[in-house]
Amino acid sequence: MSNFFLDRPFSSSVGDYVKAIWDLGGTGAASTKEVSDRLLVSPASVSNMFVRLQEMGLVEYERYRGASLTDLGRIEALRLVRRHRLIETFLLQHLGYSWQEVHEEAERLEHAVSDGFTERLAEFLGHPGHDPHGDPIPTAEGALEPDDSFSLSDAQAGNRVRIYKVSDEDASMLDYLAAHNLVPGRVLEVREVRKFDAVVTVRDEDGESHSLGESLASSVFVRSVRPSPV
Amino acid sequence: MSNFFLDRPFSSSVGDYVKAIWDLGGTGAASTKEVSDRLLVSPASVSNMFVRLQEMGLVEYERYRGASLTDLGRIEALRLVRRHRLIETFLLQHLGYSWQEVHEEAERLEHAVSDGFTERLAEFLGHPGHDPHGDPIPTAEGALEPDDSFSLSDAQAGNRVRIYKVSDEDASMLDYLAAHNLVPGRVLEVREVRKFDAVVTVRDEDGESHSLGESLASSVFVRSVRPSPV
DNA sequence: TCATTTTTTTAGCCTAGACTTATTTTATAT
DNA sequence: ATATAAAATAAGTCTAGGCTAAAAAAATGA
Repeated sequence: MSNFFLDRPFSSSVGDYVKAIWDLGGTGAASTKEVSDRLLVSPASVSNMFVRLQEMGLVEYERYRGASLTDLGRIEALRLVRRHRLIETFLLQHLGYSWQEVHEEAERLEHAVSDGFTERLAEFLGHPGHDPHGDPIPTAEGALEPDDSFSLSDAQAGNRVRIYKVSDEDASMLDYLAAHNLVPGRVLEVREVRKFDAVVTVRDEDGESHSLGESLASSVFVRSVRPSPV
Repeated sequence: MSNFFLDRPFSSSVGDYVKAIWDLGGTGAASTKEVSDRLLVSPASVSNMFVRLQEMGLVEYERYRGASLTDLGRIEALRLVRRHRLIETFLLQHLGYSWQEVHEEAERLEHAVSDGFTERLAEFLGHPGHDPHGDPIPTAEGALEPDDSFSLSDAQAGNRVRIYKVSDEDASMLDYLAAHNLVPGRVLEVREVRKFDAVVTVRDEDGESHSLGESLASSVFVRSVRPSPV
């Protein structure tokens, strides 16, 4: 006699947990500690929430063994990721936000907007496939482009690669990379990947050389440029 | 030794109460019942919240006598009203929202955005002075244009008036008025204000006649057009 | 003025989602 | 194999913000 689906939307806390599990969780289950560290809440709070997430059908959870998303949980996570990346795109491209500022604002907004807003915003933005630092935007149906990029630290000298995305972990790195035009889409020639100090030297399309230390190089994700598209 | 001001931002519940008191409260204090009806919460919850709002310095409250905003409360209310009206403007003008949909979305968003977002959005929109249905947008400093408009129901036959705003209480009325181009800025000649059934007949700038029944006429707010701006 | 109705408050309870402290389980390193 | 360290859970507490039911105050109208 009732609301089987279309029930209640999930709270923003629940969303935060689901998203955290999602982007930790490529490999199996997310542990209490990992989620606790990421969300800056106590491990006890995470244990507690894992039980509730399971009751909501969002994760499978076994004590002492961590939680992994169900199909429903994955769908919910991708909905939030879609929102987040579309909102970031809007803030950066149309409101003049810097990399520094954008993450926090998007984090709050993604819990407040409706699906209707999200789709109208996508329309407004021209249905972008990637956000400004290269991360793919899931479709409204929950499909996510597979990501086969690898870090510049793992590239081979002599290869030609195209920047696929730059990590958004550290905003000041993003600013540095943007200032030197090391942005998604750029093609680079890898000149040297030095064993000793992990410095990677590349040459860009304009002939500019860049030497990137370990942390910077590992923030740039690339894909091989296919030999020749004849 | 501490955070005297700049403490914590107010919760969205607190914001809802403050805003409710604000737009009830032209005349003195808002009663428990009025707020309860508007926010769809029990009177007991309102009583309870009035005490807390007073502790936060947002209202003055005396038992059985209602709550009225302090200066701080008024500032907070105007901040939210500014956000709300800017967001509505964006949704209507850039995302293609209809009058029907816009209010609910803006209501949720106004609690999620930062001051920084608000000002960037104002910039994006070209610092509008009024939202699309004519309500004035408070400045970032909290100044609100005085509103000396009156309802078309109270107009005198023979006068020329300019539409200042249309009430946003009923979205379908808004759609009707918009479809007939009875929007803020239009100049009307009042032909007849009928005693018996309160029907108001006007002629617009294009010579079109409109007869508006009581509820429609009382949703249209106008100001006299000064005789001649020589 | 006094009885009745309306409004408001009080008291007690509930839920989500945090927290801390103590205990238990699992993992690690001798 | 066992001692220790790390991680997870259990138990109990807290706050915000709701709720209901009952009591008290104010307003209304005969």
